[in-house]
Amino acid sequence: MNGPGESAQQRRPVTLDDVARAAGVSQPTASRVLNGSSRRVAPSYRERVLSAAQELGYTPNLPAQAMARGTSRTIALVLSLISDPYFSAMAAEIMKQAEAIGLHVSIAVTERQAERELDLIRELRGQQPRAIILAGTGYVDPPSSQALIDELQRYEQTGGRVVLISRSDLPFETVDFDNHEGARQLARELATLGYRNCLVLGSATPLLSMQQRVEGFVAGLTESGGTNVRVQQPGFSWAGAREFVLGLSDDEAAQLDLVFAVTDDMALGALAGLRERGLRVPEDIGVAGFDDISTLRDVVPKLTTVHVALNAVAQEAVYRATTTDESLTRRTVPAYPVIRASTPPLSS
Amino acid sequence: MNGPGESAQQRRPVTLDDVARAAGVSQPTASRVLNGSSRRVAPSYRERVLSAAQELGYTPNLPAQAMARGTSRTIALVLSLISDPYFSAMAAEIMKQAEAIGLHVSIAVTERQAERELDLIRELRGQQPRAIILAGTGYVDPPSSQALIDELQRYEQTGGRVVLISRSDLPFETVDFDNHEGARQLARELATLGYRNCLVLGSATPLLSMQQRVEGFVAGLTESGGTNVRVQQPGFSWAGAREFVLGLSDDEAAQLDLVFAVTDDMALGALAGLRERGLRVPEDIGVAGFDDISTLRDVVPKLTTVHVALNAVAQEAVYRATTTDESLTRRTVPAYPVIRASTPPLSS
DNA sequence: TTGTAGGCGTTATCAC
DNA sequence: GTGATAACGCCTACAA
Repeated sequence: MNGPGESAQQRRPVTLDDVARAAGVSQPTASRVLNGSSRRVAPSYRERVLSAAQELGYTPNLPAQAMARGTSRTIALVLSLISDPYFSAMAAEIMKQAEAIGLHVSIAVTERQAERELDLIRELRGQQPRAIILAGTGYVDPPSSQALIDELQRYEQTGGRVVLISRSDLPFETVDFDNHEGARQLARELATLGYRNCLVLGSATPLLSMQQRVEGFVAGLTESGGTNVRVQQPGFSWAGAREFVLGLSDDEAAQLDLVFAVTDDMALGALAGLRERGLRVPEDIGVAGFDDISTLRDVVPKLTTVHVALNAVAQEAVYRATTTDESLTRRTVPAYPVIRASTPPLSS
Repeated sequence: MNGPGESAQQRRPVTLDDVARAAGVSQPTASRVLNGSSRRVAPSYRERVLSAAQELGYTPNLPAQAMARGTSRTIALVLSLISDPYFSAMAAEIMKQAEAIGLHVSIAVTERQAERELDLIRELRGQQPRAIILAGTGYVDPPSSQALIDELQRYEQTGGRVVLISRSDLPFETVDFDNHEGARQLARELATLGYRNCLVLGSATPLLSMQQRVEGFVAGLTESGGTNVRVQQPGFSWAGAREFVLGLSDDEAAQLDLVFAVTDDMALGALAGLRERGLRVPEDIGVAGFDDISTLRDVVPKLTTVHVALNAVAQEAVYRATTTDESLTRRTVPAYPVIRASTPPLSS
């Protein structure tokens, strides 16, 4: 299988030089037809270069190109967790958008450790990406984030773009969805349906966007007339929500007619916990979340939530990552409630 | 905010040269202390270089390093779909493993278009990654895949590693899970529980691993004594499975006591379809899948499936992607059935 | 339109 | 131990 074919035992990748030599032209000429912009090369040369490249299986060495050009065709994406359906959906959309304009995506994951973020970004900066997109981290208290800001600003000063998604804690280009308004509208609709005694599950991790959701929900409920709202901050996860719900006293649980969690993930955890303690959803208690992740389609009852147009967010983010229009600095994508079976109208 | 600070309006990234100059040493010396391997540099110099790098915020230019060294610290990962929970879990594990040994991961997605695979790989090759990992594509008929093989072999000849996950259609290093055996064991356990009349939902897309699951399941059922098995090939998706189930006649549906789908995703689609036509799961009919994706935890009833140790697969894959031990060429990670509430013992 | 020369940031080779 | 010097593959002037 590895016999001494015509070019079998080759060791070195095919370079532009090889192509040029094979085509009998100079390196810049080959470069112009294969990778160049203004393609004014004689058709005969052009032809020869093309077929030589084809023959040899030439692929441009991207690192070399990046170095020579001073800029790469890579976008660096920083996520907190890729296995989370919310973030994987986000990543998918961003990759789709990036690919549509010929950009690669390099992904790095913080695993929800805020302190890793800085190291990660420094590493990524070394890749000389065209832009760095930070999605879905972002803490409420901006203490040690000064180092992060410095790092990102340094990156921007060298011509890189920084785009934040769903975190308004740093002074950079930001694409947000309207956490506050989405949660507020949800609360109003739920109030209309008759929900009065609500448990709001926020996040023990002080994330800004989650705080906005809590505030929006409480605001919406308050506007809709007097209600009992109790805000709690369990661990920011499925397990955290579940455990919190399991820890409620029977009295407390009995008085509730709704649990709103700041993410669908947590809402599902709450749902699981409620069921474990014998409560039926939605007959005994309603549940609502936020994000409208796709895996909700398999959950019974269908979960009421707030839908976010992730594709619009991704498109905006990539657009901002690749354009240099200084006029835009922030864009908020709408989020709107979707009432489903987990919160039917309350008859009582 | 952008005042004329000490180094505010800088335009060019900090290079090794800058660090060397600031430290008063030569470029090679700076290189040795910051990135080099054999670190025999005088402590005093070492100190100065380190603090200069710190001061200036130096980060090595990875493309430049890659070019100089002839090899990068990147692994390229090709997936068919990142938003799928199965693949995002896989990606997460691979990234974790890669990161543990200081490697970056660059992800590309075929969006399930087989023909894109070749272009994608050629592009990726240009990034000069240390290895290319292909996960979860792989068709049964290997017709046009010759071009793919050529491309990958060319890449290997230049020192790159190629690792396949869950596809045995190409002559490269492969990490597989035991699709056949996992499905076979599942079938045997279900037969023991009393299931006799089974609908098997394979994949209209001719994927090798899915075919193996079908064959394994049928084999297990056959071994367990005479049963009625009907194999069908709906579209390879949640929607495909759902639609197929909805298309069954009432007679056909009534005769079944089990639906096995080759992926959890499809099993959930079937579950949705069964419910839409008024069947209760598991009272009227059992459902089983394959993969044990994490989102199953929120599905009621809990789904019987075949568990795959993704972390073991990922670890193997990354190991093979970074080692050059020629002796190993294939490894099969076990897969084992997990019986849950969706397939209770049949009393009848 | 085409070729020559120089440079991108880093590492490797080799004298000192 | 340390510092010149020559690569790595490509691109962008510039000159022909």
